[in-house]
Amino acid sequence: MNLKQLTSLIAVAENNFSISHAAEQLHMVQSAVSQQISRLEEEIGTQIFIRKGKRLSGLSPAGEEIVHYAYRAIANTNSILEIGRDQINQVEGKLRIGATHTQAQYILPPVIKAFSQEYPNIELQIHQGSPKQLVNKAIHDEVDLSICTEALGEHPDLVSISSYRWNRVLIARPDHPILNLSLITLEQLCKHPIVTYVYGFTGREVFSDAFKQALLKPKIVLSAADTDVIKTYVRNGMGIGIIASMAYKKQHDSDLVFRDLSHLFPWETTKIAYQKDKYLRIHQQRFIELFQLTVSDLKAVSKPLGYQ
Amino acid sequence: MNLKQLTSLIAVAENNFSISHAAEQLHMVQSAVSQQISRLEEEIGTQIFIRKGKRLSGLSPAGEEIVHYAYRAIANTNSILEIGRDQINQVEGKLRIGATHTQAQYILPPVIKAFSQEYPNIELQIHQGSPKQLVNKAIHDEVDLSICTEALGEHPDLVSISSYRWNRVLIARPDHPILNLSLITLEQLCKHPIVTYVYGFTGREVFSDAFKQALLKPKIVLSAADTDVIKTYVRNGMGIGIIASMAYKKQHDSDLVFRDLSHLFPWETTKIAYQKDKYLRIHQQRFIELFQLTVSDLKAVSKPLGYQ
DNA sequence: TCAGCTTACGGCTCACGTAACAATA
DNA sequence: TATTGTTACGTGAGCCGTAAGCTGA
Repeated sequence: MNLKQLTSLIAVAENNFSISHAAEQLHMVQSAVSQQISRLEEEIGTQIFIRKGKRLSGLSPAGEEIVHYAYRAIANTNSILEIGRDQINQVEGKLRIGATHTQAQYILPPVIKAFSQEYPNIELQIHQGSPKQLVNKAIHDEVDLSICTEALGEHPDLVSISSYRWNRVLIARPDHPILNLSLITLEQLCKHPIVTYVYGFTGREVFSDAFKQALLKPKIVLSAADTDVIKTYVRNGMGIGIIASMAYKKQHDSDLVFRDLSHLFPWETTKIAYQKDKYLRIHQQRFIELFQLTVSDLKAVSKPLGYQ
Repeated sequence: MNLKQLTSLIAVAENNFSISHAAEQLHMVQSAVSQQISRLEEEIGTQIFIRKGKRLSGLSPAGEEIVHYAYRAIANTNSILEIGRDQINQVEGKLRIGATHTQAQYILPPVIKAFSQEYPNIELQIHQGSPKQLVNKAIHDEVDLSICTEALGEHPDLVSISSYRWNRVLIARPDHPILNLSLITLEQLCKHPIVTYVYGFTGREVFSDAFKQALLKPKIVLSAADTDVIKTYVRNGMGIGIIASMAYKKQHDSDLVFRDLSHLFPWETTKIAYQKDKYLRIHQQRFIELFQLTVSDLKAVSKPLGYQ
């Protein structure tokens, strides 16, 4: 067995079981990839792929497991190369961050600024996606770090670090009647049309569960992955908005009034995660440090946590 | 980079940094291994080994980390091969168990018997060692599974499964005065010479801590790694013995009297552990099952636990 | 008939082994 | 001087690419 066989295997698995596409991605010809797969299957003594005629159509049960170990083997060899790069050159390289829109827009800017001042020659990439996509990106080494609230921390192939806690705030136009209440309750919230996040993003599951447990049904008139979209529709009078506390920015959102809702919903924890077999280069470790330092300044609306 | 370079690296690291010995182990000539290392260091761009003149004398700091990832990469590729073997042949193979003397002598026999009836063609090996050695054997894939009470469960590169709980019993010659007591206390134990386990084995640390916390100092006249040695010296009248409960066997130890001491010491948990990146073949998984089933029959003296 | 995988074959790279050399205890 | 590691070089295995063959949609 050798590493090229494993990278070929992964490429084919990632390209819908198309050897041609995998070959293209690897800058090789079809036949070479085909041979790698054949040799690998011959050595292992089992079919990794399910074939319909000559065409590949999926992974066999054993193949699924094999791909898993192949990913990890490759991750480990990549780690070795990264160690080398860390020794030679401590200031060049790249940093690929996976983040949801909320993180990228409301949390990352000061971190990124501090980081790029410290490492001006490091190429920074922000990859956006849903929490589930971010987990996959981290596992498949499409990003170095993923930052979000959901889905991380559960996957066995990721190391996750708790970063900061947050809860929700209500935003509304200044003339909205709900702002006259001295105490906002879940029942009160149900009386108004609500704009908030879609399922899968920024604590939506926990949000909806809180109503369900109280046997209430909120009127969600619109949901979006993106806090900015929510704000826009609140401004347009579609209803009240319920967003993550860190997404309300006084200087830009002064036309909207906010109210803390942390007495109504469980606290959420945002985490940073990376692949278990991954060696983090010095600047990547430093980014995590800077992130933790920066979010610890958000005390007003959230509590920072230490490493798990 | 390729896998042969990594196996060469590991072989050199495991052979006291001797390229010649590593080459011998790998059935290659010195120069070939030397070249592998050179090429690897060239690609990584760093010295992995510390050299005194031409001779290798140790690992550089980066080298230490590299070796760690190399082990894991190799473990993952081995796992892939094992998956293949599982597919082809479900009844042949081998099973290498690491265990302390106590486990091998008092717990394993019925498990081994059941296992070898089920898989008569599987070669069974029992590797004995201290808990620390067993951890290393598991990490370096010298055994498939390690079974003991100490040291497992802490190491980040091992998966550990809790198996059964046990405590200690006192053994003494029938004429020993301590047997006249209705309740044995730590103070009473301190009045007599004691024979028990050495540090590092079978709960000795926890045993000694119990006395220390009570500000007592037991008279340990002899300590051994091996319950049989302890019994021999108790029989010879050197003192009372304090051993693990599962090591007292009525049929063979009828010349000694035992007393339960579980009111005096914390309970211990024996665990099974294996390397994280290791794929366990079907028969190896089955061995764990058989082990768990067998120890759950030890209820009289211990409580079985589920998977962690 | 086309898209996609496999097989056959030639060329080239690269790794192993032999052997000479260098250096350390 | 014996042991151990490096360097030089020839040979052979193995991998890539070209090209032809095969197979199902």
